[in-house]
Amino acid sequence: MGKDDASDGSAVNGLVLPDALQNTLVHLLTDAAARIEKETARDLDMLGLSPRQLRVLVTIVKQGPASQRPLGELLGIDRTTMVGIIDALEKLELVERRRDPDDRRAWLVTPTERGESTADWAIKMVQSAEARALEALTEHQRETLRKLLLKLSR
Amino acid sequence: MGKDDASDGSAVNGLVLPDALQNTLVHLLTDAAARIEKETARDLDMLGLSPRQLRVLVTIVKQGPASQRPLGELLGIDRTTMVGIIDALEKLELVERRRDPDDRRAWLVTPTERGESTADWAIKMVQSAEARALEALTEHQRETLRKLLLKLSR
DNA sequence: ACAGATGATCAGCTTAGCTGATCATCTGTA
DNA sequence: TACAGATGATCAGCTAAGCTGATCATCTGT
Repeated sequence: MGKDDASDGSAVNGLVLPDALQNTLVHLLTDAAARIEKETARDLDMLGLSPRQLRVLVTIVKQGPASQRPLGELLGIDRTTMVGIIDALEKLELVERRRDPDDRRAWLVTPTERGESTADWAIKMVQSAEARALEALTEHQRETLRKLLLKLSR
Repeated sequence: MGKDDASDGSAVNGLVLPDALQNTLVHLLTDAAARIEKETARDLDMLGLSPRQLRVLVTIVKQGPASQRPLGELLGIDRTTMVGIIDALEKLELVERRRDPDDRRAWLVTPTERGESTADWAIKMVQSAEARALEALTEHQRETLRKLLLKLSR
């Protein structure tokens, strides 16, 4: 293989992504993630949810009601940003703000029934989007990929 | 193992990322990418470069001078955004705008000597940041990871 | 009982990126 | 050769996302 040559795919006007970029782990990782996100974009759009909003919804569906600040800390979302996210989820009737009986400053963000079924649906949707994005790999390779990434994240 | 239980690490206020999020490929991929980017952040900051600006610089250093629009198309950067990126690189004396002798509308964005050495330095910097971020894996596992991701990106 | 911490919210700032307009120049067609 | 339409670069101004700092209510420890 040549150094930085134009052997493959995405050439624009004779320009090609140099190996020094194309072969970085960062690039490969973000590129793969972007592919998967693209697969889920249409469905999320249909739900009227951003990936972030979905993450919040799934978390309270799976972990139970929580107040906004710990939720934000867990998911890396600023406290002030969280306000708008919960507003949006509430408007879609996926969650409700209930007063925390033990702390009257706090809200317990609680999933509605619709919120629960939406979360379950979305989880399956994401899984099948991932499966589509990973078609190039065998089942065994997918497992390997997952294991390696999991090992990294500890 | 329990369903979505609090067996491991990053618990915040009793809350844990549910498996349904933590085990998605998207999450693992973006998380790994974020780790690496964090490793490079300080150095990039010292250079006064954003990841994006560095990508532009590396591309013209490795691929030779190019005009802004094709460069943008290659890297997924809007034509109007590219103006500011080149402005910034020019101010740092890493690139120069030279008139394209064959098309007097266009600039040939050309690396300076400092631009070339900066790009080379940055490439090594990114590689060592990646190495650090991948310490948890053996050399063989890193190669496997890279191969799997490369296969995905075709 | 009170000082200081904490949860939620809001106004307003910053930033990244984009749309649409403008000007210069190029290219294909007649 | 002339001219219509395409293309490169740039700018002003818009939008959306996220954050800072302030405010208010409430909690907690002493």
